[in-house]
Amino acid sequence: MTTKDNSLILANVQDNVNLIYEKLLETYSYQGWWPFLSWDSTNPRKSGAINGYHPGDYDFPKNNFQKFEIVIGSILTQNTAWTSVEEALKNLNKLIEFTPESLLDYSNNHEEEFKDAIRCAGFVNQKTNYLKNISNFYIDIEDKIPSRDELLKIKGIGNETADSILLFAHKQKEFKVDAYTKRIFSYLGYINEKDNYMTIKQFFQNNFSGDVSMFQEYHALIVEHAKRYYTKKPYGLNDKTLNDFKVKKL
DNA sequence: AACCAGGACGTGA
DNA sequence: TCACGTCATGGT
Repeated sequence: MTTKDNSLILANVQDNVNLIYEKLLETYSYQGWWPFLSWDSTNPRKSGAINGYHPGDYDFPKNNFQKFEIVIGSILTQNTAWTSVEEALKNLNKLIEFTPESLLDYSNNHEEEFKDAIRCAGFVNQKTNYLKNISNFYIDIEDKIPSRDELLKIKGIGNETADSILLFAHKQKEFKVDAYTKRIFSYLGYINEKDNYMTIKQFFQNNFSGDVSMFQEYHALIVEHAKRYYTKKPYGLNDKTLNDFKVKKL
């Protein structure tokens, strides 16, 4: 294969990564992920992703409370359905302010009540510790934006949670990869099923030309799409939406 | 009733 | 590095 042919293929990959974003946005519209905010009963919002909390408005978080809510949610949602996380956040909102100090104070002095509040999100013992860990971290760094490496040193913060926090709480241009991302793009043929997290992350960092807001939107759109066609094996079987973007095998 | 959820960590090969 | 078991709970 000549260099010229190869560069054509690469260009096509870049085009498709951007076109898939457009296709998903056209199909599902803006998702309005994060922060959650639905405890505002005067302004009820749908649970889940479709036409979410503030679709098309990326001017979030508006304050430190919303920022820390995103941090908490990023941990609570680890391997857990988002609807369960919504309940946990609503419960927590009755007990604490969304600040690291308030979370630490309450979880240390009322540990059982704290655990009862987030129990619906599963892994209560682990997540209680993880939430304490990151609270201490945010107290230490004050109002600075954490680096990715700093976040990864915290017990309970892995690759995806770190990118989730950086992308949605701190508006850093870090692509968030999850199991759904891997399923869709390996099915379409752009990545391999066994590729590790950073390989897939770099694929999007290199090929997607969107800004921070579009990084946020792309991830949310991937989740929405995958929930429909990539939750049961064999994955992608009924995915007609992205069928035109499958890599042609030579 | 098994399987999945907007994963991370510890262990052993 | 990488595969695997574990961690908890609720919904389908």
